[in-house]
Amino acid sequence: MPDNKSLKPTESELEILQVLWEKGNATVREVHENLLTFKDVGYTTTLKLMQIMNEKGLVKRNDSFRTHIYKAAVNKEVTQKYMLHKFVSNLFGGSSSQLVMQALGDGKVTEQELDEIQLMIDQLKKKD
Amino acid sequence: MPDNKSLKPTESELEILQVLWEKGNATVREVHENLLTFKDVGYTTTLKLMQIMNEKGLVKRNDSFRTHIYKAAVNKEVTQKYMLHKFVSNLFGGSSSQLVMQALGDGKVTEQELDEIQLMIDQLKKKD
DNA sequence: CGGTTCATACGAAAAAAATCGTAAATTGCG
DNA sequence: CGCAATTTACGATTTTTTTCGTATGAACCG
Repeated sequence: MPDNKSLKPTESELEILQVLWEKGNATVREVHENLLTFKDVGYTTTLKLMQIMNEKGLVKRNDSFRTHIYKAAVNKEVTQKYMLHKFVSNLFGGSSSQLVMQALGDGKVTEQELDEIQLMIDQLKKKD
Repeated sequence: MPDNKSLKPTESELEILQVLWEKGNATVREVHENLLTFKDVGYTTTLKLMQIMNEKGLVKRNDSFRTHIYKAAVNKEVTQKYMLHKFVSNLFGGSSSQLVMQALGDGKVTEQELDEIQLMIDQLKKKD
């Protein structure tokens, strides 16, 4: 039971979490540079956001050094699962398979990925 | 090209859209009763929301009668696809297959649904 | 008719999220 | 040292979203 109860990152917070999940550790500037690649936002905005996230417990920071080092305090898979659940009930009336069908129909899934998915399906079927 | 350009329903708006997608047509009261089954909110709140959605073009209404009749003005699948795309990039770094794997892992998918999904995968594979 | 109920309109407030300016502190450097 | 650059803290503002109170009028009922 590594994780928490009442997380609910906002959209901006999720963007930051994604960077942290990828990098592991990062400074505000690193995160900010990353955000800049796809959105337009000021440095202090990112800073403030990360400070708030720290208060909320979404991230942890090491402030031994002048330049603080941040990392995610919430588990990636757990968060994804949680958000996914909300998303599915919000948009697909709770039907995960509907969502899966939609997602697959996107045409953005490679052959190899399809194989992986199929593998997973096989395993799930065995379980019954 | 039946659908629009810049839709972006909020969370509350999505809840309403879901009801409308399901019912086809509905009055404010009907929608509101439905919302009441899972959240606590005042009638005029729902009304106002639906009025705003009407202005935004998310719903259409027939006000020939005293009690207006609403229906969704945005296509369900199109909206789902749009939101899904945002969701995937926001939470799964753009990888649909990652999302699919997560969703399948939920254990909430029935055997029959798994079959349908597999069928879809087979078809997708043929296409290449 | 007169009163009660039910509907919409409308404005405004409250709550939540996002943005940014400015100040103060530290560091690095010429 | 003294200046420029970088960083955090903090408060305030702006924007977006949600919520609801009140007014107004139609419909219904006895």
